[in-house]
Amino acid sequence: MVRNAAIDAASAAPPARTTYRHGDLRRALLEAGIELARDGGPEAVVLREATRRAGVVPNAAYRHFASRHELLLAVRAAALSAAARAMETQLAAISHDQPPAGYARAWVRAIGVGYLRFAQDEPGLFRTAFVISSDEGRGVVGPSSAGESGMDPFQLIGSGLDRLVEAGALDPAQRPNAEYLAWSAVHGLALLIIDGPLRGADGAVIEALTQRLLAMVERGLQ
Amino acid sequence: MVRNAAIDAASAAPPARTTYRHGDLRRALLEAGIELARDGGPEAVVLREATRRAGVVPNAAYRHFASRHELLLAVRAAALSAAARAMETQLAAISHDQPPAGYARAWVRAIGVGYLRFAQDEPGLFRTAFVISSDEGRGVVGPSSAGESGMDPFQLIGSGLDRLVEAGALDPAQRPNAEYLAWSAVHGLALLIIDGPLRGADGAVIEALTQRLLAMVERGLQ
DNA sequence: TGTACATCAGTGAACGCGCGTTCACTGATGTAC
DNA sequence: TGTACATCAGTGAACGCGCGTTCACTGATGTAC
Repeated sequence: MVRNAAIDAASAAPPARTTYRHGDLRRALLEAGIELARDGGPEAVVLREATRRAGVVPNAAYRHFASRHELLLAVRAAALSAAARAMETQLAAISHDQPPAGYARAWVRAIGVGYLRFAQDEPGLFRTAFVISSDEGRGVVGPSSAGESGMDPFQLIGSGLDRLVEAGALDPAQRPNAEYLAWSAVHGLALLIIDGPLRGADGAVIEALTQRLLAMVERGLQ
Repeated sequence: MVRNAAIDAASAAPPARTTYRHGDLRRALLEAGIELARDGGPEAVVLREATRRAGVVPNAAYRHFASRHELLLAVRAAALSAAARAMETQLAAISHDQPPAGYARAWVRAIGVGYLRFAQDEPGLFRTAFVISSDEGRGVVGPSSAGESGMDPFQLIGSGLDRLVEAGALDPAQRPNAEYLAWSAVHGLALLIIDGPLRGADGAVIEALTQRLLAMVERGLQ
């Protein structure tokens, strides 16, 4: 995969820089990193490949990132932000013509649907944002991980649950830490779909499971 | 991590083979692989390191495994089997003195508890068994992934749901594919605990979330 | 308005690392006669 | 019961790979006078 990427970068888009200075190498490296994560997840974010794509010598990256890990954290923030925006897109489609409780429930459902859609549409970025296993993902991600609303994915989930409480659709006693329960369900299904036994399953089956899972959470939180 | 492992293997346990033949190199490599997975997850299953630990030259592994990937699949089967056994251990503790519906519910809960305990006790093996991302995990795992009961983890979950239906505690109409819903919830929580925001969280908090999550599934499946 | 100069972004070359895998080999084992 | 021999498990050496990172450098830029 990395090798192909290198070939693509060399043959398809030789950056053709005319100036000695690059102009905006930091941004170029970040964008290359995002592209690598999109195609291969966090472990595909390789410093040398990012510089290749930016049309620059490998060590030039060190003017902008202290290490490969710092580049990865920047990519991760971008991936989280993309996830948040995918969720916000679903929120935007909710009808306002309904009672508060129904609206709050629709809100929470939209969050879940957005999360699952993002996982399916961008599995590499999804894994980069959330499935940081081993020690790669440690470290502070920074404020750039939010969406348009200023909230990151986790905050969006929490915000939905707050709405349920306000609308009287969730017992306040059940509220604390409930985001972890909702998140668990949706996160688990996302992984079964992109990396697990549901990989390659029929779209209709996945859609049905999505709806059943969200119903389960809605009922189950009580 | 790999380097430390190499040092350990060299200093602590120089295999001290006296015979020219190893005796049971396949088993030794598999066990070394399991140990590597235990410490570092699937990506830590490195052929050369396994041979080092077995006290054998790197290419000797090719007498027993066609490639690194084949060794990994064998380790993965062992990890799945270990997960199944952890779940079966919880099953063994269920009281038989209760009505069928209660028993079936206890069965399903035990499965969930076993799954989550295994994830926490053996995160490396858990990730090797289930979180095979990228393409590493593709391939047939084989029959050795079962526990004492002859069922692998997925089959154990399904079996629990069947019991719920038989005991009248779950609408048969809700049964098809319900294992994916239950599994999603429990799998997601496991990952939040070992790799996500709940990493390092207080034991009591995790125990409480486990119970709430299982209750959510029980209620939510309807 | 023109020139000297400091800054610092990107270069060029190299390092050491560990990996998976291939090759031709050697020598212990156990079976056939 | 003893010997010749085929088998095949493990050896020794080497390959090419791509990675992250360090070093001393060069030369475009823009600011101070």
